[in-house]
Amino acid sequence: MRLTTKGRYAVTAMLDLAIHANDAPVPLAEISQRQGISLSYLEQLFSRLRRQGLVDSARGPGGGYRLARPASEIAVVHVINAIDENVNVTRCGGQADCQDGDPCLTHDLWCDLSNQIHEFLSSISLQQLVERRTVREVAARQDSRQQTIKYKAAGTERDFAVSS
Amino acid sequence: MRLTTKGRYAVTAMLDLAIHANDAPVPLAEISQRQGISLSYLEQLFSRLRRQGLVDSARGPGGGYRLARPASEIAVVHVINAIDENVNVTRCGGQADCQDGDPCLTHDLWCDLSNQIHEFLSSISLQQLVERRTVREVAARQDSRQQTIKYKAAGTERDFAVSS
DNA sequence: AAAATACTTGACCATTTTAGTTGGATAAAG
DNA sequence: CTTTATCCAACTAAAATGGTCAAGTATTTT
Repeated sequence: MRLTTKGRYAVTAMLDLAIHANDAPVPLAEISQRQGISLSYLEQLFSRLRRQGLVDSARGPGGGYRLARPASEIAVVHVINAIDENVNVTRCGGQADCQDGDPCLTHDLWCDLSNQIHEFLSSISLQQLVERRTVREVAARQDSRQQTIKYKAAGTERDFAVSS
Repeated sequence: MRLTTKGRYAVTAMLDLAIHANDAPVPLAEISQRQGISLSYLEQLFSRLRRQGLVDSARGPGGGYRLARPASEIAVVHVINAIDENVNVTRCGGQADCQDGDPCLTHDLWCDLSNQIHEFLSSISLQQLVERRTVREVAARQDSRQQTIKYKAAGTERDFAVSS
């Protein structure tokens, strides 16, 4: 099963994009700050997401990334697939040749599980996540924290508790 | 998500045990042959399975392992848990402190997925697997192949196609 | 045109995990 | 007392993970 930090980061970043998709493209530096993901790592991920047609990019000042489709038409599984993590828990990748060219004893079991996971992640769109109360709460917290960091960076004297 | 070869091997070995559980305990050497898993690796796995109370062991000639409970009372998820692979896909292991002590944006999503997987693997017992037609077919093939290997080892002249 | 901003690409790397191996100790059966 | 089998503890090569670093390319603002 390939579902690691990489895939989770990609989904998190795409969700951040969906949340902040109002008008202007979102630069990766902002996502990096809000989500605590290193900028260069995000660049790697978005390179793939763009090649897979999930996001559009805009260069230059004021540039950044945008969702290529409405959030309601992007399922979580699309993001994970784009990032090259397939949701298959079989050893053979579904080839049924796990044991010397023949299926192993538990081949079907892992196939069934893979299908379960795939269906589940297909059934959830970014839009649905955006609408969740818990997601909105976390996003609000992240936005305010980011704001305080901006103030701090600007050299304001006011003391906003940043990470306590 | 921790669901790798280790967990798959453990489930496969336990299923082999369930299939060949008639009277005598099953030695790991047989499972090793049938399932193509190295003996010493199996020993590691069964050490855990025994400590977790899923199997009973008998030493000495004629010894081996037995299921500690009826196959109908052992779910796949028990085996995977015993082997120390937890079916949790969150980064924080469900602690909800994925981002500096607070839940990350996608925390709930991964929790939901973890629950899905857990429920699925809880709903399937070794007994149910034993009764599957495909499993019985694979087991029959493995048994006959093992038989030919035994003949070969005994120095019989007859040529049984072993792995072609 | 210059500077600033942002994306692109590829190489690199430390750490952890995986999937075992090696080597032996212990126990029971014959 | 030898064989068969489990038990146990180190050790390890290779792969994957989760990034960083450096150098460059493209675009827009001023």
